[in-house]
Amino acid sequence: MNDVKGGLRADAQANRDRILEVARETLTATSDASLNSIAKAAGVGPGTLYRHFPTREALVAGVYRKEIDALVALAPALVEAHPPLEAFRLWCDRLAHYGRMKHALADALHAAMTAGNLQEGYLPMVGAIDHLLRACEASGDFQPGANAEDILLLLGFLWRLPAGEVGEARGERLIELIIHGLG
Amino acid sequence: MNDVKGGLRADAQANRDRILEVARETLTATSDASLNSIAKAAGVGPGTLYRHFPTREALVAGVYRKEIDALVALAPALVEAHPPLEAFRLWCDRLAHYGRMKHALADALHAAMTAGNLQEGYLPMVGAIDHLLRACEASGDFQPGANAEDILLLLGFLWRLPAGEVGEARGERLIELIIHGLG
DNA sequence: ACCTGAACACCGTTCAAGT
DNA sequence: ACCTGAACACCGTTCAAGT
Repeated sequence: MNDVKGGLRADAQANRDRILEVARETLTATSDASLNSIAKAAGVGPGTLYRHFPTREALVAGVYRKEIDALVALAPALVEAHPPLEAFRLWCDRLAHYGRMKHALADALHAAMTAGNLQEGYLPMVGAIDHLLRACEASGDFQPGANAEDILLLLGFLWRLPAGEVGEARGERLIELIIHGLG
Repeated sequence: MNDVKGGLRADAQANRDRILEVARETLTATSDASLNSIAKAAGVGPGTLYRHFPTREALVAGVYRKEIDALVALAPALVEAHPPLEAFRLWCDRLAHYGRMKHALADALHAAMTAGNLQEGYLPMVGAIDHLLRACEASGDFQPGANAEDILLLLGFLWRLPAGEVGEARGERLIELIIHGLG
């Protein structure tokens, strides 16, 4: 659905790209900007935006696609380059920091979780966490049996941190608490 | 602001009560019901609802007022009646279960937290948790230094549990994990 | 095959006019 | 002192008409 190389006509593809670009800028500034205003800013009719992204979630997911992919790909890389527990910590830090539309992403992920349908971006995310968890279990840092979906749910607090203090002491304190709980 | 015994005229008080009653029913069924529809269902003009509850948050807080108060009052009672760790567990369970408008309440609490202003209901909530934490520290179940605001933030996952499984194994698993992390 | 943009029903919010 | 309800600007969404 987010195929960049899909069979889209050239103009459609251009519109899609422009919409995503404008959406990123706009939603970063004001995470509850209206879809119509994004369409107008992108120079397309509302119907066009709606065709490409039938729902607000779909638009947010589209914007985040690359960052989510990067985050997912990062997990195995970290495990190879660092001791498992260190890898887990680093991944959590990255999760906490990337982007400023965190709230919108959190909602999208939550919707994907509660909807029960395995929406794009969610399953790989769980997979990434699972990868880290198993590494930490193998090294003996975590007790076996932890569920990746559970941990993603728990890590959701990262997006509810007051705006100013992302990555500050508070987030790290709570990540440490979760790690301690897993040990 | 939520004074029931305040200087409200009789008709105003009656309107207020009816609005809260209708809001509870409506929001329990559909947590994103429009304010106008609530006003209409309560038989008042939109302006009247707006006067009593200038914001959606205010309305949600109004509905939850009593339950929040009960939750806050429960903390010391539990500490007196049970061993501290048990009290903490029971309070978390209660937090997870009460009401079905959890999502709306979560948003209101979150708004209160991020706004930084000590909105009604939030501070007492933190106080209740603090009471439990200190008891658990005194008994040696928890290590000292845990921050009540942090723990409320972490417990926020309870409201993002998929609809069906409140109070199910998953919630308890994660509460246990937090407890273990605090130990 | 894709886009435009008017149109629809609705939203939150305000405010003159009533009692 | 409080309420009503019309009004405003806007929202998400649809769909005929265009190219």
